[in-house]
Amino acid sequence: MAQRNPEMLRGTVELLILTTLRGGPRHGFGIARWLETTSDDELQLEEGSLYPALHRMERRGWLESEWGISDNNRNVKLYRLTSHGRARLRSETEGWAAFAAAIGKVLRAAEAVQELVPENATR
Amino acid sequence: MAQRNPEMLRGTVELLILTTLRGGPRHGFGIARWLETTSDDELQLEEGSLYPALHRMERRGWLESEWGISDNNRNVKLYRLTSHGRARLRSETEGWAAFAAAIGKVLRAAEAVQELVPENATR
DNA sequence: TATCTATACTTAGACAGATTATGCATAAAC
DNA sequence: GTTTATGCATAATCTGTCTAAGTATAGATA
Repeated sequence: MAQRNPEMLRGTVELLILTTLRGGPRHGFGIARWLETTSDDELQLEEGSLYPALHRMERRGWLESEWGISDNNRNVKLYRLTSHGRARLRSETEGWAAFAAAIGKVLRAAEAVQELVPENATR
Repeated sequence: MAQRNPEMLRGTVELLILTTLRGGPRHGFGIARWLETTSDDELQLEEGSLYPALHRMERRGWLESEWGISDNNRNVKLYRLTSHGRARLRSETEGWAAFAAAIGKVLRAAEAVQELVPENATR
C-alpha cells in the first residue's frame, strides 16, 4: 500500500483482498482497481505488495486461482475465496472492528483528558 | 503490539504514543499501561516495540525526555510532546481517520455487493 | 508496420518496524 | 532474603511493504 502512512496497512492488505473477493472471483489487477475506486483513491495497493500477498494467501489455502480471459481479452489469474478464506475473512473483519474500536476509545479518552489538563501542566 | 493480528498495528504505535502524551508527560511503562487499560486490553504494547518507538520519536524531535521519580518512587524517563510532536499528532490523527474511513467504505461496499451476487456465481 | 499506452503478472532487494527473548536494576512485600 | 512488579534497554529474528526491474500482449495510433 502507499498512502499517507505506508506502515499503517500492515496486516490489513489481506483483509482488503479477502473482502474484495466476497463479491466473486477477480484477478489481481482488478482487485487493486476495485479497492482504489471503492476507497476513493485512499487505498493504493502496489503490485509489489499485491502479488506476493495473493501468492502467500493461496499458499495458506485462503484463496485458489485459475487462469482465464478477462472482459478485455487479457490472460488473467482469477482468484476466489476458499471456505478457509471465508472463515479467515470473518475473523479478520472481527479483528479489524475490535482494533478500530480500540483506537477510537484511546483517541476519545485522550481528547477527554486534554480538556481537563491546565495549559501549563507538567504532570 | 500483540493482539489478534500483530501486523495490524504497524504505524499506529506512534499515533497511540503521541495520543497518550496529549494529557501530559508520562514514562514508557505508564504509556503502555494507559493504552492497555483505556483500550480494555485490546491494545498491548510490547516493551520491545515501545522503547525503540520512544527512542526514534525522540530522535525525530516529536518527543523530549527527562529522568524523574514516579509516584511509586521509581526512576523513570518522562516523555513529553514537543510542538513538532503535537503537529505530528494532528497529521497522524487525520491520517488514521482517513484510513479507517477508507477501510469502512470497502467493507460496506463488499457487503452491498454480496447481497446482489447469486449463490453460485463464478463471475 | 511500428510505436505507444494500459493492462497484467512476477520477483529480487532494500528497508522498516514489531516480536521474542534476554539482561539489568530496584522498590516493596513477604 | 526471596519474590513480585516495575522500569529501561537492546540484539536477533521475522514479516511484509516498497521500489524497481523485467516480461508479455491487446488495442490504439501514427
